[in-house]
Amino acid sequence: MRVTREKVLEHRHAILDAASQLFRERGFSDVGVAEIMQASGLTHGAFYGHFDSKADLAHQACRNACAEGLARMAETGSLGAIIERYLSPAHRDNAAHGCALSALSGEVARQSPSLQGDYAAGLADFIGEIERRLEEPDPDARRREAIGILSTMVGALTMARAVAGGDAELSDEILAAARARLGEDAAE
Amino acid sequence: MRVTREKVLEHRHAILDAASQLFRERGFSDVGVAEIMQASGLTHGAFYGHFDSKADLAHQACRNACAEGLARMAETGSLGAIIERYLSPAHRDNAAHGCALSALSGEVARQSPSLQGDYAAGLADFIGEIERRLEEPDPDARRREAIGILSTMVGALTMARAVAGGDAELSDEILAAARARLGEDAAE
DNA sequence: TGTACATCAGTGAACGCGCGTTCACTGATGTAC
DNA sequence: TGTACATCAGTGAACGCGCGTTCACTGATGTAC
Repeated sequence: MRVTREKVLEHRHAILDAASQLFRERGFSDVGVAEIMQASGLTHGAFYGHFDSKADLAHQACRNACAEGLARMAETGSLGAIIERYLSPAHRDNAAHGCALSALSGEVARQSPSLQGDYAAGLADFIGEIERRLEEPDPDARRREAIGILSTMVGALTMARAVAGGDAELSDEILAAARARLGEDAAE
Repeated sequence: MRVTREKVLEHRHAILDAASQLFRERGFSDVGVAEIMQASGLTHGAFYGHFDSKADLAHQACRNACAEGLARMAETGSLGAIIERYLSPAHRDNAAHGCALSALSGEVARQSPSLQGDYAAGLADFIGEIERRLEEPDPDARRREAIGILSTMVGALTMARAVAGGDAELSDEILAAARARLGEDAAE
């Protein structure tokens, strides 16, 4: 059943959004094409009219999720506010709508170079966004500081998520410790 | 063909070691039982004589890999030396024999609670090992500092691995920036 | 504007494939005498 | 110590299942007149 051109675009966006969320929540290899299509309100057969392959979708979903996270970060004011939100229990418990850098980090290393390139570009944008909020005058030192801050944010969130089901107290403690540590940077 | 009791133990260790390495290198879901058994020099059918299921193996391999990493850390002297090795390109490029906390972090969140418990225990041990090397007198502040340092280590290594195939220069830069940032803590 | 037809997005059955897991069988090991 | 037999670790074919992907078909859309 043919649909309007408008609907085609809507469907494409629905697939991309569903994939972007499911991939962040459960990873590339644990989410199937059929499940993504069902979440999009379509049947699996329609998938290949929109994307070349699952890898192609992963590639585009990664870009999508990175851009979304960057926009959210850009509209948040201070570095302190960014850190507080990033390292909140709410963000830990909602990977589907959270930062792609953390959610996909582990798996990206095993994906195609083009996807790794997208991830790297997204990561560079994040670094830039943090840098812009630092007062360190030396550009090299400022960039190093931004990378260090992002490393702490991603590491803490990833570990907090990993132990959330096994030791909830430790999970909260990791977030709190990282917030405390980064408070110094944010208060510059 | 029955084998000696000694051989049985050898085989069990071979499976556990192969799994521990392959899981760290490629993750739980991208490595199959057949591949692990082949790497162990056995056929897939023998697997269930040693382990209840793939999940059971994952659980034990995680413990194994965590303990191995902890031992390596314990025998390394200063915090500075630990950090230098952890954030080296060599460690980034050899996940199979590297730290399980980084290699498995992304996937652990989606595994069984018992595996998450093991991971949490391993993580707690790592935190303790770092804490022991800090000079901060206040116990709470010392623990927070240790968690912050570990977060930075894990985050930087994970991101460096994620972009290694897409932007090698950025990958090196991330490791260098994290080393520089943690140098202050290590020089305490 | 209305009609006739070509286009093509979506459907759902089917494909080959590799997965985790099971099982009848083999033959060397361990044990009882 | 030597023999006879029970045990059981490992083998490899087979299982059902879900995966990514393909394709003949459907029927509403878009277009040409």
